[in-house]
Amino acid sequence: METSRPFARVLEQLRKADLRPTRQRLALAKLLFENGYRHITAEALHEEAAAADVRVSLATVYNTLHQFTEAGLLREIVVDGTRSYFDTNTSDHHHFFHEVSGRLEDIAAEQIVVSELPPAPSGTTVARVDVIIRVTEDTQ
Amino acid sequence: METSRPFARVLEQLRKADLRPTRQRLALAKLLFENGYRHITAEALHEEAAAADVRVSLATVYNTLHQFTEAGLLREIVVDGTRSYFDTNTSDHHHFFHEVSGRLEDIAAEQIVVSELPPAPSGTTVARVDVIIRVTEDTQ
DNA sequence: TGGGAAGTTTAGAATCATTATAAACTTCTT
DNA sequence: AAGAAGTTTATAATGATTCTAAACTTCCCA
Ligand SMILES: [Mn+2]
Ligand SMILES: [Mn+2]
Ligand SMILES: [Zn+2]
Ligand SMILES: [Zn+2]
Repeated sequence: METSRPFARVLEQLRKADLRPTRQRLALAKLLFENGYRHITAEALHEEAAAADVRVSLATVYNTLHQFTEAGLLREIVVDGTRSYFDTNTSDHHHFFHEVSGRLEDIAAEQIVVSELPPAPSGTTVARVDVIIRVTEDTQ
Repeated sequence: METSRPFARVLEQLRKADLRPTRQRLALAKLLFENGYRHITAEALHEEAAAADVRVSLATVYNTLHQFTEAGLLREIVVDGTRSYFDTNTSDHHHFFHEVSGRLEDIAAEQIVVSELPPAPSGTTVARVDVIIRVTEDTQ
């Protein structure tokens, strides 16, 4: 159902965004999009690349994540203050944030109904609505 | 309607939290709570203190903001990645985040109706629900 | 098809918000 | 008044992220 589709999409989006399909970008795209949705930090992706014998500098990981975000392939999520997460799921949805582990978990858009929203302050346009449900692991 | 109330509250909360009412804490509390609700960064509060001839180190500003947060006098808000905001309004409410200026604007709880929420993942408890509406200034 | 322009990667340095350290100072208690 | 406990502070350290500028690749077309 989602076999080699992501890759064609990546190539197309790269072309659209005027980004050359370099070895590094393609390898990172593979890691990012090959296996379902993920919420990953730059550092974690860099380590994953190393583990997969993909040689990429951390600077390139940052550059690529930001370029992919700008190209609409990723979405950046800030919940933690200490690090930025990149979400491979760019469709409309929300998140649980596990404050202890630092893990993000998707909440499908349909699962949260925000039935009333104030109008954007005049002179502004809504760029995005983020709902973050912060949860803590129960002790006991 | 809210004249010298905040101060009594601060003193009481400090006592409750076993925090001594030092010159620095009281001066910062004054700056924070004396004039309506605010969303302020550590750096900004430090500068404000300097401008008001209150001598406090930046380390103390950070310590105090965190202690006040723990004591329930403040709430920390992370939206930006580059800095943490502290909100003097600890009641249930939400925010517009002006992405260009970095300004936070309150949205009263009643103005957003989240009529459906998924259950917290098993073994976890909801600590807080944050709704952040990111807006950008219109060009034109 | 060769060569240069433009784009990309990278090691390493720089930035910058925040946190840690540990010594000097205050406050509290008796 | 005096010691214990808590607090402040200058300063150093941390750590994620960004910058720099040189080396490397990819594109494009003469
Ligand atoms: Mn970023
Ligand atoms: Mn903090
Ligand atoms: Zn997600
Ligand atoms: Zn607020």
